Amino acid sequence: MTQPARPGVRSGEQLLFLTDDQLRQGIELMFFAYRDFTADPDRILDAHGYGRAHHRVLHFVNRRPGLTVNELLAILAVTKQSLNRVLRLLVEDGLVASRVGRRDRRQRNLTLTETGRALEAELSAAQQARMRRAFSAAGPEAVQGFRQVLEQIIDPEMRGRIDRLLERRE
Amino acid sequence: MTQPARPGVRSGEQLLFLTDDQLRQGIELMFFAYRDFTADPDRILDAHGYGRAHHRVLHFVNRRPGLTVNELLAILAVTKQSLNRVLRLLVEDGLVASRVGRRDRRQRNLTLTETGRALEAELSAAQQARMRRAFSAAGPEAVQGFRQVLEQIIDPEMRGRIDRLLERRE
DNA sequence: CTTGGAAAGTCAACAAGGCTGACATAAAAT
DNA sequence: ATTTTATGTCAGCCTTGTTGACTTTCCAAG
Repeated sequence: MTQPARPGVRSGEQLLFLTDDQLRQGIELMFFAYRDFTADPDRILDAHGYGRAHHRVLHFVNRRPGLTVNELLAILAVTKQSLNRVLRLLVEDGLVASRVGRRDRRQRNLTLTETGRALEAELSAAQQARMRRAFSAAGPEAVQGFRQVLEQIIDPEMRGRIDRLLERRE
Repeated sequence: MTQPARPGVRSGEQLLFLTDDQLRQGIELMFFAYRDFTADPDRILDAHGYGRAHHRVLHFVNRRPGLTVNELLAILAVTKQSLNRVLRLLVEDGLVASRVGRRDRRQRNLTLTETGRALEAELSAAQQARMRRAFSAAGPEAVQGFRQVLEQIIDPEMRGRIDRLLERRE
C-alpha cells in the first residue's frame, strides 16, 4: 500500500500529497479499511441473527437515548420503510424501547433496553478494539490527521446535520 | 463531530487519544465518511445502469491490467459467483476484455476496453475530486496520519495480500 | 499418458437491505 | 375545520452478497 512519489511529476510547490497516486491510494485504503472495520461486528451480528443495519440503529440509539424516529432517519439517511424494517424487529425482540413523546405525542422516543445495551456493548467492544489497536499503532498525531481528513470527506451539509443531531442537545 | 476529552478519565500517560470518546468518534467518522465517499460514483454508476460492484471491478482492472480472475477474487474477497455476475455484464457490454492467458491457458487476463477506460476515468475523477478537496483542506501531515491509521485498520494478512497483488508485479 | 487438481464459468435459490409508491392513523399546527 | 407532520405499514423491485452443485478446460505430477 506504500508507493514512492512519482519522479518527474513534481509541481513547484509542496503538493506532492495531491498526486494521482496518493489520491488513488487514499481511495483504496478507504475501501479496504472500511471492509475490515465492519467485519468484526458483522460476525457478532450474524450470530445473533441481525445485520449491519441493526448495528447502526443500536449504535445511534445508544449514542442519543430518547432520539426520535425522524432524527434517526436524518442520521442514517435511509428511507423510513428501510429503517422501519430493522427497527420493528429490534423493538419486537425487546432490544429497543419505543415510547410516545411527552411534548409531541406523535413522536416516538427510542432507547435501548438492558438487552439492547448488552448487544450494543458487545458490538462496540469489538469495533473499538480494532480502532484502539490502529490508533495505538499509528500514534496521536496520525489520529489527528485521520480525523481531519475523514471530516473533510463528509459533505459539509451532512457535517452540520450530524453536529446538530449528535452533539448539541437542546 | 468534535467533543472534549472526558475529565477525570485521564490515565497517567499521554493516552487521551485512546479514550472511548475518541474511539467512538473515529468509528462514526468511518461510517459517515465512507457513505459520502461512495456517493459520487454511485450517482454516475446509476446513470449508466451499473452498481458499486461494477465500479470495484473497473477500478482494479484499470489498476492492474491483465489481472486474472483469481487475483481479482482475492482482492475483492467475494465469491466467484458474485464476481461473475458483474464481470459477465461488463464483458458483454464491452467494458472489460477477457483474454485467455498465454502462459496458463486456464486463466483469463482482464483489461479495460476503450469504453471501460472512459467510464473508469469518469468514476475515478469524481472520487478523486472529493479526496483531493479533503486532502487539500486537511494538509499533507493530516494525510499522512489518515493513511497510517487506515493501514492499521486493515487486517495484517489482507495488507500483505494487497501488497502482493497490487504493488509487486512479477 | 493418465489422472488429479486448479481456473473459470454457470445455474438455482436465498437473504439483507436499499429503493419507490400508495395508504392509514394520530396528533399538532394553522 | 383543515392541513401538515410523525409514524407505521403493505407490496414489489433491485443490487449484491451467500451456499451448493456441476461442467469444461487445461496444467502438472505420478
